[in-house]
This record gives sequence, C-alpha cells and structure tokens, in this order.
Amino acid sequence: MILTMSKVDRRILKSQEAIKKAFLELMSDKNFDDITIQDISDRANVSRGTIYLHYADKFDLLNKLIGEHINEMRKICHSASELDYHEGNLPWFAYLESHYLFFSTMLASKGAPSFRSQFTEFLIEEFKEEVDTTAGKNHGLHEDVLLQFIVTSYVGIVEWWITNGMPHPPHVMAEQVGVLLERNL
Amino acid sequence: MILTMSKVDRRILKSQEAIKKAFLELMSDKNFDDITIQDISDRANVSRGTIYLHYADKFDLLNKLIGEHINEMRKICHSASELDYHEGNLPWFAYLESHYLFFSTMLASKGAPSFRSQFTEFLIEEFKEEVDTTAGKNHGLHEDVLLQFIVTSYVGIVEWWITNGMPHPPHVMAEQVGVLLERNL
DNA sequence: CAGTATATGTGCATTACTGAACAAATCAAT
DNA sequence: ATTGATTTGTTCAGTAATGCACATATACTG
Repeated sequence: MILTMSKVDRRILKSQEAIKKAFLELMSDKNFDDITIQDISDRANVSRGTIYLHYADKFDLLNKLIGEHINEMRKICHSASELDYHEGNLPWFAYLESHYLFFSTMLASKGAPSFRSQFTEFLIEEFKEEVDTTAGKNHGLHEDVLLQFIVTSYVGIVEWWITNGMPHPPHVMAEQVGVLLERNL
Repeated sequence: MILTMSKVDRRILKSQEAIKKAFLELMSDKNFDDITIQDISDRANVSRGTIYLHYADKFDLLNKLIGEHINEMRKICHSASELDYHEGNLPWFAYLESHYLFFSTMLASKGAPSFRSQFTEFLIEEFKEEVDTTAGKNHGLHEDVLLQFIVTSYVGIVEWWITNGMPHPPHVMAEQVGVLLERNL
C-alpha cells in the first residue's frame, strides 16, 4: 500500500460495514463472550462464511474495529495539531459524538477492557510531543509524570462524558478541556 | 412458483432493496424524468449494471415498485376481510403509515400519475365483492355508481391523510373511515 | 450545424458472496 | 464419563455483483 489506492470492491466495504455494525449492536446488549459468529452473521444479514473471509474470529473482529477507530483518531490529532487547544479539541469530541455507539459500548463496564488501555497508550503517544519540561511552567517536572497526569485526566473526561450520555455538546467540551489542557501544558 | 418458495439469494434482496430505497429517496426531491440510472446506482451504492440485472429501465423499476405495494395491500385486504370495517381498516392505515415515503411520493403533485389510477383500479376490484344493491339501504342503486362513489372517497381520504402529513394516527383514521364505510355499504 | 458531453443498454471476464457440507471443538445436562 | 446439541473454522462449486469497454442515443453548447 505504497501508492496503490486501487479502490476496494464495494461489496467488501458493504459486508464489513454490515458485520461491524451488527457486532457493535450486539455488544451493546450482550456480553462479548456470549456473542457467536452466527449471531453476527444473522444480524448483519451476511453468510457466516463471509465473516471468516474478513476476520479470523470475533477477537480479530474486535481488534480490527478498535484499530480502525484509533487510526481515525490519530488522523484527527495530526490534522488538528496546528490549532490551539480549544479549536483543536472540537473535531475530537465531534468524532466521539458521531461514534457514540462504539465508544459507549467499549467504555461500558462489561465492554472491551483492552480498549481502555489501547486508548491510553495511543494518547500517550500523541501527547508525548506536546509536553515540554525544559522550560516554562512545567520546568522541573518529570516528563513521564506530567504525561501520565494529562493522559489519565483526558481518558477520564472522555469516559465520563460518554458514559453519562454526553451531558454537554461537543463544542462546550472542546472549550472546557481546551482551558484545562492549556493550564497544564 | 406453485410450491417452490426456494428462498431467494440474499444478495438479490439486498440489491433490490437498496435500489428501490434510493429510487424513492430521489423521487422525493426530484422529478421522475430528471432521475438517471446513474443517480440511482450512485445513491444505492450499487453498480449500474446491477440495476439492469433486475429492471429493464427506470419505468420498469417504478412499475414493479408500485406492483409490489399493490400486492401487499391486496394481502392485507384479504386477511382482514372477516373483520368489521373498523378493525379491518387498521392494518390498512398502519401499512400506509409504515410506507409513508412511498405513498407521499407517489401521491405528490409531480409524483407518479399512473399510481393513482392503479390504486383506484385495485380498490374497485376489492370493493366489488362488498357492495350489495339487491337489498338493504342500497337497494335500487346502480352497482357501478355506488362502487365509484365509495372508491373515489376512499382514495380521496388516503390522499388527503398522506399529503397532509398524517394529521391523525392510524387507529383514529381506521375508526372514522370505518363509520363512513358502514354508512354506505 | 458540428462537436462535446452525458446517459443508455449490453457483453464479458473477474471477484466476492453464498449455502451447504464437513470434522473438530466446546458446551450442557444428565 | 457419555451423550447430544451448538459452535467453530474450513472447503468448494455455484451465483450475483462488479468494473470496464463499447456502441448508440440523447442532450447541451458554441
């Protein structure tokens, strides 16, 4: 995939979309362990064999689903890296909102425990370039400590916002979190 | 198709559903003449060739779409023929409501003029068995006159209800129309 | 009018999806 | 433990959908 964006067959995309959608819907009212491949194929209105055509098993499906969202968020981060913390946070919360079903499911108590850690890991990676303990208000702090402080609070805020049904609109969250980030970075 | 309900390939159903849905959506904000096959395939996310696999042209598509709904309504009529006019009307208006997009589009001023006549023709066929001018309150009336009277009013009521955004819920309409039918049949 | 673009309908080789069958693994309950 | 029922993962031949090319027809436009 160096320069070959040779358009994927639309049947592949449609099948994968249907499968992922069905899986998410099942996740929202069933435990991951209780979901069978048959459940997914029934709900997605897709042959059972088609699922194996794209995913090794349901763990692979979950991982790829998570991976795709992490990737999308990575893109958003990079395309907003030039903006200030207020403006830069908006596409972030907008993305969270537009994929509410995914995030609420993954962050639910019986959701996907692996998501939380992958999410945290991703944020550490992204914020690493932002922190500066060589000068300014954070001079003298350990980089890893500050980084952990920021990321933990960010994950916490997101988790709270999602699991509480998004009590504030994205632009309000973006602004508030922007203030808090600016204060600490 | 005597007793061979040998299940249709789900790909066929999915494609046809997508095509019909796309076509209806386009009809709701475009004139029929201005809709191209390309428009439909784009919106349905289906190859242009796939449309020709199922329909000869867009006229055929429209006719089959109308035909299917007429057929569904025929089934409803027959399965409700034992009920009184009040109860029997409920599944009717429920069906109209659940396919609001279709009926509102077809009955719109620039909709499908052919639908109105097919609709009327269908109703005449169905009501023909109901009218009785040999005795009772309608003794002495010409059957064709009474039939035309009933059907015209029925079409008119439906058209009004749909194009005015369904101002009353189905069960109210069923009851009201039930009273009016009983008075004239 | 010529010329250009867009839409149509058809044919075809390739591809993804399908249903069915199968053996193996897992689970449930006796 | 031993049944019996699901679920799993794989294989395979058949089928529908795909993209592309092509010729034709039908607008637009200068």
